[in-house]
Amino acid sequence: MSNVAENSGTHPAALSEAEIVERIYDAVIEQRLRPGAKLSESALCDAFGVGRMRIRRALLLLASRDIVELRSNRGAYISTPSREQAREVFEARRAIEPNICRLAVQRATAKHIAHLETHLKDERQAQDLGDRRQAIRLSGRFHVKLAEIAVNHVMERMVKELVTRTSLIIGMFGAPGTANCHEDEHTLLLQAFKQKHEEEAAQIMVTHLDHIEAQIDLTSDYRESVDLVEIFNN
Amino acid sequence: MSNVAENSGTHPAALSEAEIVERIYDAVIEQRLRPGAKLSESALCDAFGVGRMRIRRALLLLASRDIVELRSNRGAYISTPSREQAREVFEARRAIEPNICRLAVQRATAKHIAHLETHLKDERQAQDLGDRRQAIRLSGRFHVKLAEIAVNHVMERMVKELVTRTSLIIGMFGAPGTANCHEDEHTLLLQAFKQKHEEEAAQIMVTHLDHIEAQIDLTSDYRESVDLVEIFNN
DNA sequence: GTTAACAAAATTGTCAACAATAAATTCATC
DNA sequence: GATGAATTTATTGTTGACAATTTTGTTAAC
Repeated sequence: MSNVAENSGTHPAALSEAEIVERIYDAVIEQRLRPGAKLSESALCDAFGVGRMRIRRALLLLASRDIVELRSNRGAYISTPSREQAREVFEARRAIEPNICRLAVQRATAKHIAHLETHLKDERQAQDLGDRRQAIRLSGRFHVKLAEIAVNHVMERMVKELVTRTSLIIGMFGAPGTANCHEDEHTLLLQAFKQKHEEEAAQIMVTHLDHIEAQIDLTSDYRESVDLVEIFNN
Repeated sequence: MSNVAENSGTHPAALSEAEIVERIYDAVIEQRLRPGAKLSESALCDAFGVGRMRIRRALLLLASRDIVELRSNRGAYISTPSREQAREVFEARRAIEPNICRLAVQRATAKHIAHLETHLKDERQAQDLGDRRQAIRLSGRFHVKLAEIAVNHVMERMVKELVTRTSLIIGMFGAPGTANCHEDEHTLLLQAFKQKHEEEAAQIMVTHLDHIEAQIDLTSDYRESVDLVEIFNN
């Protein structure tokens, strides 16, 4: 009984659609849900133990964030981003995240710094232990945490969406073992935070994002045969 | 029979939730819907001629963008942004829109420039004619069009959301007559576009956003007494 | 053996009735 | 006459059944 208050006597404490969305976000980030995966309503109902309506609302929210694609009368599928969309996502990240860095450096207290330090330690540990899922999730969370420190909920939501979509992009175009982030660059960022160097932090972030994008630019198409039509029709 | 294809023979061509969302966005931007306004489901059903389910989905999408606030068992209300949220919105705009400017300048064709020129002419005309709604809508659309020229759908969505929320912020904290934008600054921007000066365009945008924010910072609380509880409860 | 039409199954989309919660009105009491 | 409790009304939240569409599987014809 660590995670959720399961059905252990009293009410199962039905998950809200926001929580379901969050859970699917996580699954996508950890690449347990890959591009093209079908999300059937009944399966999700069983998985989360909620009614169909709740699921449909969650899927609508995910679709409005381009994490899920809703095909009329055919169901919901995890999005399969195109190269064009990948470009757009990285452009957006380069526009937003350096600025988040600047704000975060301004507003980071000693407590925040210590928190980031712990986070990085966990990241390294997961990496060393070969716990790929945990490593991926933590490296994604790092970017979101910067937005938290910047105290900007709008941007936090945006980063969450962009980080999740990046995971899909890597799933589509990255080599199978590709990590989402180089954790040493996160370490560099933390150093800039400690010294309160706004511009340096922003610059490191740009480089960091460039590296992630380069990783997927070079290696071509590693996606599985999900969209057979698109693959064989040209 | 100017506005909607009313039930005049064949199918009324039921609006999708995306279209309903768009219509409410527009109404908010034009300040026909003001902060705190109640959006009752039955009223919306009548207004758009669709079933309750469609409306509920549209409201959920609007709530996920912080345009609407869903109070449990009490209904949907147009959001009443706080000063804190206003700060976050402007921070986000300053982070994103200058970068959109840079990309848009890079990618603007002669056609795009001509299109912006026409748009600005319409803006000025609406201003001169005293057509406030049209003026507000067009000045908001201008910012979205830059994202269109930059060819980035993610950022376009973000700007659309942020522009709409800005209208709410002005409705809350701006003096009654306050315009959303100084259209002369839009003109300045267009000049930078013509000369393909990326950095200058970006800089003008920053100044432009600063001006809009300054307008709401100085003038304090002009909001109507919608949330009586909040006003008298402390 | 292959293709086309047809039938069956499964899944999604929609609607309408019902339950639950909050607001408004009425009534009784102080 | 004013305050507080109880009832009524209205609005939202949820569930279930039904309709529409797509997909799968089968059969028949070429």
